[in-house]
Amino acid sequence: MNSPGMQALDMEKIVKAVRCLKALAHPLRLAILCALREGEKNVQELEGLTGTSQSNVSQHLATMRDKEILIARRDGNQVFYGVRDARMFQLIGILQEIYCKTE
Amino acid sequence: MNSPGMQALDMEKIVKAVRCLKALAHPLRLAILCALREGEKNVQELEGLTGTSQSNVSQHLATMRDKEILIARRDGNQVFYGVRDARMFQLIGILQEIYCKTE
DNA sequence: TGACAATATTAGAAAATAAGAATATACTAA
DNA sequence: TTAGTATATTCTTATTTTCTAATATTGTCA
Repeated sequence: MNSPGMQALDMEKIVKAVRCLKALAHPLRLAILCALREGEKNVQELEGLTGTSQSNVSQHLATMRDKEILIARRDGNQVFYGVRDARMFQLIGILQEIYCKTE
Repeated sequence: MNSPGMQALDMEKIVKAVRCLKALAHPLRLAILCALREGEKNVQELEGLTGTSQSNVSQHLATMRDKEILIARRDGNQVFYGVRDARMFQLIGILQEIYCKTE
């Protein structure tokens, strides 16, 4: 009944998708995601950008790492974060379409 | 710096988008959204489909109504729910792309 | 009107999430 | 090795979310 590539979201898949949605559903985390469209950034940059504490950024980054939204790459003293799957940006793009049109 | 239609998600818009994401970020609610791709459905149908109590479905529907994801239409005794903005389905489509590919 | 069916709302308990503070770890450079 | 910088983790508390049970509302039909 479902054409390939358009199969239904069965419960197992629903749960995976929900894990992803929850990972995005926080102002700080979504702001971080948006910032990462420009490319990877280290924790300090994200800290400055979001204006919250080091500990708090780090916790939110950990959340998104755990949910496999982000990947971390250590370079010496610093850790750079990037988005694991670029399709995440398409998702943000649609949110922009819906919530960011200025008319 | 931002081309029109691709402006940055400023905090106000981030918050709106997060409201939307939170509304989707629950297994029952996402399952309901997915079901509504076929068209509007009444509460009973959604109840059977999700296998939870009438009260629980109704509360989740209220959540999505409040966040302006769904619209409700009463027809006599029953209330039919549908998705307010069809672009929500594009969003679900991307989640499918990411989490539902069977290979 | 009264009984019934469909849906909504409320209240309260349990679980999940968030933030700040303190501490720990990893790396660099001297 | 020691000091210093960048990041991560843990703990505690406050808030939010979720579910169940009970009750209320809205509409239909006899």
